[in-house]
Amino acid sequence: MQDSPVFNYINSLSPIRPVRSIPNPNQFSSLNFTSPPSVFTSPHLTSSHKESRFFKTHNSSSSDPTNSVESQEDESTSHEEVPAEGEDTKGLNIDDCMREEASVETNLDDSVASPCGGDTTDLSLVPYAPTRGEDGSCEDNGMELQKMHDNVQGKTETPDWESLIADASELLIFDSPDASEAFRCFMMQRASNSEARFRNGVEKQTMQHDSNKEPESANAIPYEAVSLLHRGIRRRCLDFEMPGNKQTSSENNTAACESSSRCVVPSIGLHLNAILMSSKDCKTNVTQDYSCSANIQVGLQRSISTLQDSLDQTENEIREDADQDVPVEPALQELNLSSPKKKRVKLDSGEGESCKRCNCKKSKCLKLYCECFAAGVYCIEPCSCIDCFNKPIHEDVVLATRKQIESRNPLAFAPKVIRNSDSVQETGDDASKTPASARHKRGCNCKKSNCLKKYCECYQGGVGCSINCRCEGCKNAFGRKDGSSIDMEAEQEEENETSEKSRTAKSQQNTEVLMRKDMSSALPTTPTPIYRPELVQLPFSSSKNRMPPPQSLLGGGSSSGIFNSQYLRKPDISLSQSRIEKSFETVAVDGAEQMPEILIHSPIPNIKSVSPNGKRVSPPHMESSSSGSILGRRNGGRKLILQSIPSFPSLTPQH
DNA sequence: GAGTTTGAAACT
DNA sequence: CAGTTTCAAACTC
Repeated sequence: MQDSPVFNYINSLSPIRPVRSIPNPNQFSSLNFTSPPSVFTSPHLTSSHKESRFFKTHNSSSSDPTNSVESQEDESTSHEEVPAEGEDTKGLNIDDCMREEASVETNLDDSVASPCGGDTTDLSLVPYAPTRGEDGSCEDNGMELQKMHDNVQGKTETPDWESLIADASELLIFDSPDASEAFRCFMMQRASNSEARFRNGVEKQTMQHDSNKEPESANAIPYEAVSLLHRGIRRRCLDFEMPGNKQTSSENNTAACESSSRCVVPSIGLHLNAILMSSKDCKTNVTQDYSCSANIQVGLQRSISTLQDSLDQTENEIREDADQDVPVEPALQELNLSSPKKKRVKLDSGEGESCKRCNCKKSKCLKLYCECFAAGVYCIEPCSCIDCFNKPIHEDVVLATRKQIESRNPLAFAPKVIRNSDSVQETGDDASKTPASARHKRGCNCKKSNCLKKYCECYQGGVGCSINCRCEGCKNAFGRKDGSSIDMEAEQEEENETSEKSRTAKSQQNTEVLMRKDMSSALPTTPTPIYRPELVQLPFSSSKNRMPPPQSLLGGGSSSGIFNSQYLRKPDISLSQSRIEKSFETVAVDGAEQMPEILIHSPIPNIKSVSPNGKRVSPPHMESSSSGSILGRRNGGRKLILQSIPSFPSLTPQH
């Protein structure tokens, strides 16, 4: 019967269609209020939800929201319809309000969904997605939604993910003291987006909740309100991702970090620095810096606040250790009396070469030209810089600049000199003399200094040149590029002979230090003592040694290296005593982490020139001991791993 | 302390 | 990626 022409004809005349499209406005509100919760929670349905809210009944008629063409048509249609229905002002107002609200919600939805759920391991990298969504205007929502929908679909795979996220968000928010604030956020959202609702009495309910807490709100507020609340919360969560909201973002990052070692807290070094600087206890000084570097590895995985706590804790621990195991030298004590900055000052003045401050005039201390900035620390009084922006006051600028630079070169803030803990040690062996264990990250490019002056970063860092260096006429006392293994003594002699009369005093000093190191012993003077605590912290490093840094375990990068690099750079320091040296090395390596897991994780120097390890791959003189890379040399990985195990425990206490 | 040299960093 | 410029430390006087 249905196939009969008559039926078809009747069918074609059926008023059903018109009825379907006409009622949109009216249905909108009803649908709006009756939309099933599941729609809101399901990521897949998010889009359809959007459309259902936004395009009203179209959702029912066209079940495939993914069709962009259709969506656009719907959009235009809906726009047309709105004015048509304009007669009913009340309805229109509501409709508009709902529309607006819907758009906001959907945006929020997406904003939340993308960053929080799409890639939880990279929260820090997604902070801007939400902003964009929120800025979307009502008119553009159709397109915007479609886009977002696409994005969401592309990003979201798991059905329950949003709900999970929501749960996580709730936990975050409600567990935090900011719950009320989150709710406020929600209220604001409502206020700005749905005045009509307030008029309708919903306001009353929500207002009640404002003073009350979410549990009640959940009960009293209609689903939509609750939904909004959640969105508001989640949104807040997103907001935390934005710079400035460190606390929560760090929490998020924590989760992210836990799931991915790749999570890098950009500029953590600066943060830490700031923390350290602000640290009430002056004792923190350099020692703390190191503790920091150690902590960072672990601490990165926590919120900044948590990190602060851990720092404090570590600080105390270190202090204790230092007091117990390591006699604090007078100089150190002095330092301890002053703030970290002052400490530095003293070092500078006292040690002369050890920790100089910058003297930037044009870079505003926001470029790597600036030693402070490059080291990841703020400039301090002793600096003679002009128009300095590298100060806590300009934290934002500093961080932004830092990010920028890091984006250009992820290793920019990594320690320039990568030290291989092992190397130095093969005491007795020729290997010990070979400086090859440590290498400059990128290698130098000296043309005139013959790598015999501090102009040369390798020399400055107290390491030999490697194949990665493009230096000319390399005579680096710590190891020549050509691989001519250099006995430091011989080298010294050679140098003396050759003459560089001028070079002298300082370089000799360095050489001497080296020799001393090789000889083993003692060591004194240099400011290094400051780091002793570190030794204490990492006992193994001092005693046995060279444990390969727990890097791999620690994972992530931190700019901890920053701290190290600053000190390591100076030959006198870095070269100082074997013991200290070891600790340094360990630290240094740890610091290297910021960079990279590459360095650390890959036992194989596949890392391009950039990789410090890579450099060492084939230092000529190393051949014997090594199979190539230092890492390889380092016991071929296996040993490395074993050694690293012990190191962890030590770090653990630091947290 | 001023001026020069140097090579990394930044820019083109 | 190479060449050039800018920059600040290292060095010299």
